[in-house]
Amino acid sequence: MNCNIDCTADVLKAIAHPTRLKILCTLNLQELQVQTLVEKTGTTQSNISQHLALMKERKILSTRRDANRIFYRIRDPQLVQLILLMRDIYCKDAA
Amino acid sequence: MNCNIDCTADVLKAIAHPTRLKILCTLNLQELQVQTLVEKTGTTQSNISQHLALMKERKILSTRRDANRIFYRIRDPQLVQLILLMRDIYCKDAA
DNA sequence: TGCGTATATTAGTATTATCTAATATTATAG
DNA sequence: CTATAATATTAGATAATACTAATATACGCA
Repeated sequence: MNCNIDCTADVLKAIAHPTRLKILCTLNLQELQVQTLVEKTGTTQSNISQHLALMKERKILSTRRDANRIFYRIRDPQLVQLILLMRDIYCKDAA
Repeated sequence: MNCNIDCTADVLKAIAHPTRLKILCTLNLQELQVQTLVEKTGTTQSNISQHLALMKERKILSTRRDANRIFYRIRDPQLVQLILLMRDIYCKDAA
């Protein structure tokens, strides 16, 4: 079966991190500026910025500039559904 | 939104690796013994065994013993569908 | 122009993951 | 019981990731 192994592994790796998952679940369908994500995730601005850059490179996120603020959003709305489905299958019990 | 962050990240991390993805796509709906997976993936027995153990710990795979052979299979058939969907969204172009 | 706010980048260190090679375990056959 | 085949485990080296702290860039406004 053709699974496009390397490309698919790369995308999965890009979302397989607690902070990045939290960003994705926080964004969901809305767009948010970096500062909001910093507050909601409780980590540093530098750290968030690096995670955002990583996901943008892999086309998971896209951006829009408004003055000196940058708004991030999830490119494909299906992504959060996939994550939630994965959670439902494997993380039923966990709080 | 409750995404069960840590648990979900852990499962995603467990599948976000080229060799492990290859194992999953090779297994799909059938069960296979370790030796077969070694041949199909082209890596060492030790390496495969370690990857299999990791995915078994996280309840992604389960096993059945038959004499001195151990057969692995994917616990939840939906998993491969999720992987293929991820591939379709993000890896259309790649070979 | 110069300042403040928002975001990005860089460098260095610490942590975690991965692989290889060697060895251990489990089971069957003779 | 010993030999062999299948699988698992361990230890150690290397590589990849992640975080922190400091600095840089971009923009708007007085």
